[in-house]
Amino acid sequence: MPELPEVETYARDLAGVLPGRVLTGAWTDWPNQLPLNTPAGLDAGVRGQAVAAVGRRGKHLVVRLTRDWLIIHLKMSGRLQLVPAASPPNPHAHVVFGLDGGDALRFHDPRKFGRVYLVADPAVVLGALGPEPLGDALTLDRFRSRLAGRRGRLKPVVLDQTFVAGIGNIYADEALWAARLHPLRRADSLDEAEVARLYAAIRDVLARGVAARGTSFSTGGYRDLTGNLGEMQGTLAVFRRTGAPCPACGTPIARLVVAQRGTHVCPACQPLPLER
DNA sequence: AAAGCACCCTGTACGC
DNA sequence: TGCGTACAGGGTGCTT
Repeated sequence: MPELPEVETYARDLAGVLPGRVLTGAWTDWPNQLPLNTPAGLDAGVRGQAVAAVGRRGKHLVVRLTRDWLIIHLKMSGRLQLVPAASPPNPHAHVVFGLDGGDALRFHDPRKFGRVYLVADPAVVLGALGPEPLGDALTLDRFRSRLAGRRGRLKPVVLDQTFVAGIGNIYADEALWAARLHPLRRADSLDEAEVARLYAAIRDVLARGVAARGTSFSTGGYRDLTGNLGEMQGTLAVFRRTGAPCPACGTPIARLVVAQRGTHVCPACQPLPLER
């Protein structure tokens, strides 16, 4: 579930409390969530290492330890929870890190799609990611040149983590609506103004998501470290608003499937011109 | 290159 | 209430 804004919220909150803390070990009951480590290797590997810094790259939470890097991807149903070690057990916490001082960092993930990596070189996990959409390095010029080489449909390109890192299904739909671009447009069919609109819309939507501390749907969805909801769901224009009026023109929002993902558009604001 | 599909897993919402 | 079905905020790997 978590996309860039949700992971950024975890990273900022953890950056305020984890640096300097020492990991006392790691426990897991689902080794498939550790593609590069054994449970015993993770436990022994983290033990005694202090947290040097906490950040984010794309949708990955990146924890720099004294010697290694702890990288977590929450995929569809992952959440992080910082709790006292004596808290009641959580049956969906499949990886748990102990912290000196008695707290635990829990990786709660009912669907078990999420992944935890302990690596000496973060590029092993992060090396293929595209640029950060909110970073200074992604200028309009660079965005335009990256887009120019793509012949596929717009939405799959926007979701491609090697194109730009961190955009997921919610923010893709919201950005395409804000840019007034249909998700099935060919990526190389955009004119100058449309490219500029998409660039600005991606950055604006993600920045608003971060400011809102993420998007939380009713049950089972994203919660922050201490269980609080994000605020972005109240201002979504199209995502999961099928049939509801477009905030810009009142036309009912339509749902279609693009690249096997539910996709939401305003049929009036995001027309699909004839192509090919 | 790009698109389609199976797969990794479980929980929730909704129609009947 | 119970049951069946669709759907889910992600990503990889394989085949056309």
